[in-house]
Amino acid sequence: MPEKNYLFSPINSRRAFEQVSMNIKDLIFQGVLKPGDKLPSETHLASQFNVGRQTIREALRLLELSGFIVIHKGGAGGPIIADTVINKISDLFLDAFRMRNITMDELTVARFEIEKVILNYVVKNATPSDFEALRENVDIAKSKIDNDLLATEENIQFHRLLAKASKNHVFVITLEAIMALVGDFLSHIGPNVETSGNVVRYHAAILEAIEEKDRELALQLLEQHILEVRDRLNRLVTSDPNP
Amino acid sequence: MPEKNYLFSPINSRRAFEQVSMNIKDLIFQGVLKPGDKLPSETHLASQFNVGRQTIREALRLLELSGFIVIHKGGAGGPIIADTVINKISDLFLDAFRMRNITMDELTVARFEIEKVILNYVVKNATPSDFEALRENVDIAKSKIDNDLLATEENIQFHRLLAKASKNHVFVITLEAIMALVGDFLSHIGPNVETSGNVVRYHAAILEAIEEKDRELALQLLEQHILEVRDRLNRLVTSDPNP
DNA sequence: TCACATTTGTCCGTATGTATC
DNA sequence: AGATACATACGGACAAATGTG
Repeated sequence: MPEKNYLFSPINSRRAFEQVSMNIKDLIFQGVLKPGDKLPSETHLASQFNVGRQTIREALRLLELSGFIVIHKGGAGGPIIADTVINKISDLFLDAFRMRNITMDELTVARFEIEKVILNYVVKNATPSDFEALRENVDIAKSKIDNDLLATEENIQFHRLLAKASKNHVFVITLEAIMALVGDFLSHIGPNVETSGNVVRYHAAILEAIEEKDRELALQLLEQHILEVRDRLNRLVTSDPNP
Repeated sequence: MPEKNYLFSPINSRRAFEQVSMNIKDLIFQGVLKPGDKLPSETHLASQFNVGRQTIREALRLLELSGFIVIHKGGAGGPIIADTVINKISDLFLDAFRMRNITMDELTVARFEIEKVILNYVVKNATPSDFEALRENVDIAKSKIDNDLLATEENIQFHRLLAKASKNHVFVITLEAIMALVGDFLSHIGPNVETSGNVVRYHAAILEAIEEKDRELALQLLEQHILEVRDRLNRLVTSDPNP
């Protein structure tokens, strides 16, 4: 039986799941809910907000895609407060790039310029733990190459770690999206151990230059490195009949 | 015992609404679906994908929040393909600010560095039509100021036009998201005609320097301009009582 | 190892509000 | 103004996943 719970129709034209989502988001902003905290189950949330489970689910979709919660299935599962908004921004950047049909040349130019900027801030702001992470990355990549294994994942991670060491989240987000695209292109090439090892050597040299605060050398090595990657990618693109 | 495997994510754990969302997104990337196109209604989508309406609704929530579709209620309503991903990026940027993951200083630094890079490419790549658009923008802004009107929209548009004139979509998208955020912050300050006019004068000077290919002067003016805006925004943030 | 309870994932039926024709 | 088409929302039901006893 249809029941109207209130005498006056609400001024609020916003949808119910949006209100629920905003409500929970505000609790996070206010610090009432912190990363790691467990939210009630969908059925409990439904009864507490006095809405149906479908409404709760759609609200959770928004929070999940925005990076405010992660959801685990099963017995002790449920929604858990997270703090991955920045990662979701990178995901959306990637979508925007794909939507605009970015060309390989645009991507390389942008990547080159942004990494140059990042490098300057790395020289200024990098902490010992940053160097440690970069060193570990290079070491793992080296050992993989020595065992005739590809180090593609580590090689992309190297640039992410560089961005992190710049201590600027905007750079991190931007480069994360760019490197995702680069990785996407690279996965279409058959990457071989030889070029992968070449990349690792460049990374090792760049790291060394940074540690010695030799900004000019680091920039020069980065330029050579990125241009080599561009040439490889260009050979792929030129064999692609797309306009 | 529970085996936590963080290296590989299970293939079959992808949820149905995610598959539907990805499916539609791919159609957009491939150009099969273009902005303005109308998607079938929820019930039709449900039968075409052979899933329930709830699954379709959650998929639409993802696409909506990502900026790929807008949804209209009522008779001739339904989901319509859109292209507002960039706006959603700046929305998430705002969330990241509220989570205190990104500071105003980081944003200003990133904006400054990226615009400096952009300016170099503008000097190299700008076409006469770019100069025309920039000139028109400044003229409109000037006339507004002369009539004691705010030129906020034009002043933000100026930077978008600059990015466009660099002929690199990656720069365009990145700066677009950042400027949307800057505009959002500026709207919270009481913008007055005086500062707005000051901004217009800077833009006019920058444009003149670019047209005369005076890269150094343009960069110098841009730096002064952005630092002034930063100071205004900083006064907003420091007066914000949030913890 | 084997149930068992909990929770998410999904489907269906139904009702309501709303915008268009 | 009425009919139609659509999103929005509720409730019930069952399957699948997952941790616990």
